[in-house]
Amino acid sequence: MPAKDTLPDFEEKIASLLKKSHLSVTESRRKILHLFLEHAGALSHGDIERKAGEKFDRVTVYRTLQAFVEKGIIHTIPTADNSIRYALCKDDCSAGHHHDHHVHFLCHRCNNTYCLDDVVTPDIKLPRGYVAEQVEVLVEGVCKNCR
Amino acid sequence: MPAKDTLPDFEEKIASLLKKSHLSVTESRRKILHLFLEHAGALSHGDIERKAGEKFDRVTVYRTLQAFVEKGIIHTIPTADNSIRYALCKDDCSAGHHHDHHVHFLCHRCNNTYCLDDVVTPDIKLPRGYVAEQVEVLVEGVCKNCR
DNA sequence: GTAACTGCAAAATATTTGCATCCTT
DNA sequence: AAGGATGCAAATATTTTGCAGTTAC
Repeated sequence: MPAKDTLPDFEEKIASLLKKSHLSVTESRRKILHLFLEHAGALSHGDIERKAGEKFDRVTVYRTLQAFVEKGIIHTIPTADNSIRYALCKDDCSAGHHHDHHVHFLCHRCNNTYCLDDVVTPDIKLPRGYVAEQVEVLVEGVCKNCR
Repeated sequence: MPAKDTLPDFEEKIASLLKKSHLSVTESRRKILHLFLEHAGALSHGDIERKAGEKFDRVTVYRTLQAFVEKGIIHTIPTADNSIRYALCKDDCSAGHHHDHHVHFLCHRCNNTYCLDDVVTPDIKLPRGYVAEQVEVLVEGVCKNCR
């Protein structure tokens, strides 16, 4: 039992998250969730591979992320370049039902993507005939840590 | 000279666009620009390959789209899945300087992406310390043609 | 013990690069 | 004629799939 956890809560939180989602608690899933919990920003597939080191197979990362998205543990964030990024969902995001009503922020300096959970997406007034079901907002600029 | 053009203006517009951007007027570029002009929505790399038929090499499409983006003729639209989509820029988009202040709309029925040029992106009130440089808004729902 | 998960190998896709040839200007 | 653009081949990179062995419950 390596003393790797800075916050002991993490392991509990991780286990309960996985159990709630009916996923078995395995090392790769714990590790990947841990990365999300300690990073506080969104992560791409590549980020995770890099941070996890040689620990897992590339395929495992694909399958793990896919499982997490399906269960509503993480959500994808649209980006202008081709890299999909993933971030933890808030508790009110149940599987399938995504309440992703916050704004995403991409910092040009540190290249991190943050979920601004307190910033609600605005109502958009659309032309006649269009019906909005979901609104995604991605703000680009400089984050509070980079100034 | 095949009578392929529904609107004769297209060919003029295309040639002037390319010349203005210091790109030589070639068949692939004319054809691809034509697709954008007649489609009225955003196109992915795959869309273009499909619509262009066996006409060009896949590599030519990559290079053409890349050139168009660099010259400010088209812009990319962020999506949650992995497919980059491209759409024509308005005239006020000069190379490098992207005035992409409109809202994008993705229809769940027809799967088209539209630039709603008349819908301006709202101001977003960010937490203290964050500086916004650009705001991207992607609305998902049902478009006016699909109801 | 059984179902779920992982790693490996390999297939299928997608993207990039180099170079010889062809087309625009 | 000269530079730029294209097509082909091939190198890379990314994502998916099948299956046998391992692990969680």
